[in-house]
Amino acid sequence: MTTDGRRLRGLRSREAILEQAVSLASVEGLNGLSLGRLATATGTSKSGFFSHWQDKEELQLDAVEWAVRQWTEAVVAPSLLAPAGVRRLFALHEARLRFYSDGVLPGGCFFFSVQAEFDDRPGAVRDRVSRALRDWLGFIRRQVSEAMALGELDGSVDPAQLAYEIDALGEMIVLHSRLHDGPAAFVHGRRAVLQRLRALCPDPSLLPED
Amino acid sequence: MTTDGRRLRGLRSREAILEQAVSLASVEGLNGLSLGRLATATGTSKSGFFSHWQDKEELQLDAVEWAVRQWTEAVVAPSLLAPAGVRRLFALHEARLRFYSDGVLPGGCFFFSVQAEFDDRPGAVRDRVSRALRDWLGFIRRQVSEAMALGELDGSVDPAQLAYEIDALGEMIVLHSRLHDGPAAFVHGRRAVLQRLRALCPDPSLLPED
DNA sequence: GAGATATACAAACGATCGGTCGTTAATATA
DNA sequence: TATATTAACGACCGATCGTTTGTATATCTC
Repeated sequence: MTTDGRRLRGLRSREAILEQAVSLASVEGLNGLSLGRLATATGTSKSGFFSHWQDKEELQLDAVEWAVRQWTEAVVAPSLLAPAGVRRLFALHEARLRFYSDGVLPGGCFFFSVQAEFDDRPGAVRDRVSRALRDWLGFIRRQVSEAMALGELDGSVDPAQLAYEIDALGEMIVLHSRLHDGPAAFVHGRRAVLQRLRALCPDPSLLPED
Repeated sequence: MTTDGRRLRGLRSREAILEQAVSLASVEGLNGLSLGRLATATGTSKSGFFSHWQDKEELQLDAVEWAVRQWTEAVVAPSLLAPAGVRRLFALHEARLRFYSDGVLPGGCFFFSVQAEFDDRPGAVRDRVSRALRDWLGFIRRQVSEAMALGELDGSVDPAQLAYEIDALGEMIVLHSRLHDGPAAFVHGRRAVLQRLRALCPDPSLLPED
């Protein structure tokens, strides 16, 4: 027997803790998040964390892992329902916008907070977060290449270049919507990518007009 | 007499402290920055800070002010040397790229770190940083409008929309260059804005080809 | 049922946090 | 020259940081 109530309960609370950690980290970052506050938020004691993780960094690494899974399920997976090509590319962008506007995470985007926090802080967390960004950009880039292969994007497009643009225009919505002009940021972030794709697409009717 | 050695020395050390604070905050944020480490970095005692500022938040606010001045002098002012219109708009973008690639600040961009840190943290610092972002976007928007008035940008352009795109494509260079692909981020960030402007400009010869 | 294992906790650790207090020495004001 | 004022400091405050230790207890293995 490996289905044991004790370990199962451990796994459940482990997941609950990680969910809270990702949620809080989207607001105050993974370092800004303190074990004391995380304990309060989860209704446990902070010493209990050390039954699950060796130290704070291990918890942070697992939180990144959890956030990657969440992002994959909520943003990447839905986009795969759209037909490959330029429509899937825009579906990916819209899934991201929905993730933000739905308020899935109180801070908007876990990766925005954490990457800004760790881009200058060498260590395991930085490496893990860097890999997450590389994988994400790689996925966008592959969708661009596939759209080109399908003849749905101009042949002169540089996939890495366009992937950078799509990511940058999407990511900065988080900051602008919270710090500057609220809903207008979503309009700008959506339209920027949409018009860029339409301009590069031989058959713009594949995409909404606006 | 108001030119007094004592107060002058105070002003000098005040400026030196703020410069260090902005520098450190570009790496670890304005909250991540602790008074103890700032004291070590400046070779002073942390209790000395309270001769200049009432509390940490006042120091943070002055640090933002200092960073705004630095940004204005190093990025905004040089762009004004270029002729108004689309050339000035691109000169502004290039001045920003130079600010990043020259390594003026060890963390790349003070505002990127601090805005990501405070976008979800209500208070005076958030308000001040929000205003800085508003002013910066307003400046870009005015340059767009001026370029349109000069007939150097397509009449269908929405200035706020284009300002968002220019800022987003420039800002994310900081993150990508540090966390992902180094120099390639500069190429992507530069080319994205350049090609966007060229596509909207009736006379692309005003801008470099690549 | 016995013994090992694992979850979770309270209490406490040294370090560091932002901040206070009282003092010293240099300068400004009179 | 006498008197405020000021920059700057060392010592210390309570709170919180991440972490360690020891313990109680529920579950799993045998």
